[in-house]
Amino acid sequence: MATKNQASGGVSRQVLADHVYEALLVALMDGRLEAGTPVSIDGMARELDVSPTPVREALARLEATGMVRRMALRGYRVAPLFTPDELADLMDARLVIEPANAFMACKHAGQELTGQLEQAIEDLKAAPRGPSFAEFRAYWEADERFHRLIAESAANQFLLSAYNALGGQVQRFRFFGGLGVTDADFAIAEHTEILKAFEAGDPELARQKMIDHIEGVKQRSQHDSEVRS
Amino acid sequence: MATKNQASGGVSRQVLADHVYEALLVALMDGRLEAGTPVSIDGMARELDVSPTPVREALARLEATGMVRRMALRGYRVAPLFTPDELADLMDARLVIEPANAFMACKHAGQELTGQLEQAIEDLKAAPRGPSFAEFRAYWEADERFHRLIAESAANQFLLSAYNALGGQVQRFRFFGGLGVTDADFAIAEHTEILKAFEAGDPELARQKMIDHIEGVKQRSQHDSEVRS
DNA sequence: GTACCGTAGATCCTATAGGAAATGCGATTC
DNA sequence: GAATCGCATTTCCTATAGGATCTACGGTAC
Repeated sequence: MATKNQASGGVSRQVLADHVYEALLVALMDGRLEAGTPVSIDGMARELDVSPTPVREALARLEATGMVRRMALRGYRVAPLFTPDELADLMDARLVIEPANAFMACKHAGQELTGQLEQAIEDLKAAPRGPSFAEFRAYWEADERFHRLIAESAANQFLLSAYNALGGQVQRFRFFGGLGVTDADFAIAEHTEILKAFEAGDPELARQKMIDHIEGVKQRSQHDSEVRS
Repeated sequence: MATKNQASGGVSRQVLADHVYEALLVALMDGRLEAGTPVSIDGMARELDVSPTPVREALARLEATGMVRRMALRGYRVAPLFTPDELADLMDARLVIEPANAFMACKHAGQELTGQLEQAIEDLKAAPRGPSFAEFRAYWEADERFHRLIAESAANQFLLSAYNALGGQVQRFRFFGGLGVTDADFAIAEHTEILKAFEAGDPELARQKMIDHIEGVKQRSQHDSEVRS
């Protein structure tokens, strides 16, 4: 496996646990680690050519994201995929948090933010839409960036933590990874509406447009769930 | 199968990292570990008479709660106390999440839940109100239980995760730990209002009463902040 | 044929040891 | 008197080894 020692700064010494964490995350996102698969500490250590200790630390951190689950004395397993009901619950939770984020972010919004949001939308338009993980990843990254920019611009560390706690954002990636992009045109249009509200400096409108967007995602994801099953 | 050496009853082998985690949590809550204090892995291992490995794992988990912070290659430190502004942000975040929890929980509410909520209020009334940690802890426990019951009864794992992400609930304990209980009478009255809404089966009212409660907590906490400073 | 038991393998958990980096302190030099 | 260099100590990070536990498989008895 190609070594990524080129991290800037010339810091020769890096924390191995961080590399392991990244490697596991990529493996989870790429679907190499399927839902329910046990993640052996020793086995992963052999595979990544490190000792079990950093693997243990990386898994302890991953557990907080919900990507893996730990059973005492029985090791770790990849968390199961979402059921359609859980997906609906995730959208309900997003409906609680993200409109509030949009409202607050809009109050602090400036040129810089709207520019970055616009860039995220452009990237969304440019992203390929095929079903392969590599293709989907670019799309997902632009989508995630749009929402994260808003969450961060709300300037409230606790709301940001709450947003991050919806680790399902990543799970969602896994869910649709094999399905491809099905709602790109809708998402682009809805994101644009949100951006307009930001440019107009209308927090209440931004909140409403975010609600509209997530409601749309919810409905479309439920439809996709039926297709999948 | 006579042998049930697996879970609860078995004293045989508990995971050491869990004990370390608990010990650190108690030390943080009791104020033995003050804000900003570095938490040495080796030192803590010596103090608890274990090897550094389980300490490392416990700290990795604690980091996700926000109680400690990790700086790569420089170890862990106890997270700083909240400033009044941060406390206000925490209350704003609670205002986003907890009213929604109350609304949803009320829709599923039954005899069992209202009984447990009532018990939590009774415990709140009975709790001592002195400034010592031991006294305050009982009060805090009953208060936290009330809110957590509602969060869990919302029956949405993502909203529960978001609630948990406001680890500030614990930080809040630390903040007021040295100050004692100043708003017990208000809190009891407001909790009772919420309970009434649950008993009436009125989700919208429950939402509103939760808003009122947290708004009250926010105002009173800001007043306390001024006293402290 | 079914159920129970013992052994073997794999895995997890903990402890100890060693290498590397950062911090603190003191001596030297300008 | 102030800044810089060098050394020693502390601390963190990783690797390896050993003890304990759980699972799987095969054999035996009913």
